[in-house]
Amino acid sequence: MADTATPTKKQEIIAQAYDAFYNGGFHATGIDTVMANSGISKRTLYKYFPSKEDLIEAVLEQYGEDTDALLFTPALARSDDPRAQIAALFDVRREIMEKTACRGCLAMKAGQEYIGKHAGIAAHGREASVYLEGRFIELCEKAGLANPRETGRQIGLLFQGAALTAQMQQDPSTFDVARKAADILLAV
Amino acid sequence: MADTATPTKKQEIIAQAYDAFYNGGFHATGIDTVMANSGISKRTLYKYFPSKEDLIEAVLEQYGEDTDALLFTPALARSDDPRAQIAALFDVRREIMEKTACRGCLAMKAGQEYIGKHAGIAAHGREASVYLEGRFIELCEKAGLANPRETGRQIGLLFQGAALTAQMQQDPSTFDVARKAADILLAV
DNA sequence: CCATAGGTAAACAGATCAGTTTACATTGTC
DNA sequence: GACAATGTAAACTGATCTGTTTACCTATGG
Repeated sequence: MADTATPTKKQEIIAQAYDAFYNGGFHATGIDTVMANSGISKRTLYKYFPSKEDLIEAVLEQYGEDTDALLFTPALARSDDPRAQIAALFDVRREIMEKTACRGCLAMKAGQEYIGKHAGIAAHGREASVYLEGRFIELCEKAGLANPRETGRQIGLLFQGAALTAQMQQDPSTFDVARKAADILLAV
Repeated sequence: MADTATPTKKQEIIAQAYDAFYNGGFHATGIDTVMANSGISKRTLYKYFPSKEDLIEAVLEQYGEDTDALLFTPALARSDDPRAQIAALFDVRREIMEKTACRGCLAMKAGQEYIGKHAGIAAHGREASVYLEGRFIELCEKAGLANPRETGRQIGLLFQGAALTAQMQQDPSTFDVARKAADILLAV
């Protein structure tokens, strides 16, 4: 009846694979590991996803939706002022890291692992990067900046650098440092 | 006689592994691939490096030295002014990308792949991140900035974000965007 | 000329990988 | 109760992985 009430088997598989790949990496995590203690048999998995790469792409699409739901939507809801919304993106990103541990951006991790190997997966990394910049550019436009395209890209670089560095150094305060830099760029 | 004249077999192995891991990733690249068309037998390889992880650590140490020789040394040589040196780091990084193709930071790539799996390798990623920030902080101190520690970290985030984004989007001009942002942060 | 050191080449072991197949259990429907 | 759909469980294939071992080659030095 309801069509989003109970999770589809397909969604269940994606959710399990999501965690497994996030924690273990893509190449390093086998299909067997994805299924371990998850109540999903290999036959069912391959029914929905003909190959590991297909599964990875589905996971990355889910990740994109999650990023909207967990990062952009809550951050933009915190204020109506685009400058404050930009700052909120750094804050929410920090909170996500503090809640869900060390992990960086899954799509870019995938992009790095599959660059030159699997076009579809690598494209997800590129698109995630472009999408993030686009959101910042959009906010810079709303803020009425002189050069929203450049400033938006710059803030995007800060954000991506912060996500990577925070993960490497296991230090969520990195996002605060980045937010202050974004404030300076917005003030010019 | 000379002790750096002819490359040691050990150095030869590292150089071959360096390229193989850079192009293929760590988990995805097998020992067999490292040796393919390289004139190095498996027996010799395992004589010098008892495990793949040992080899990876040696490669990362070499990568650190290369980064000094190919990035920091030439960039710092371009000027005596610390602000200009910071700008030069972005320029040289762009030139490196244009010369040697798409590749991002090997140490952080390794850190991402081995986080929670191999402490020694993961530590190289963390150290590379900290080292980079340290170099920028040092230059910010020389430039007489009010808060060199914070500004140095911020510029480090820009640099790391630019390296990742430039790789993802295959766009070397990303480093120019980052350099302009660094200029703004330095002018405050 | 021979011994030793250091190398290549390649077979091999055991684990694990992606993906297929066979067999069986469960469930809802007619 | 029969049937079809959907699932689990697990054996299996063939490739590939890390790492070991056996056998042979080649240079150098006494």
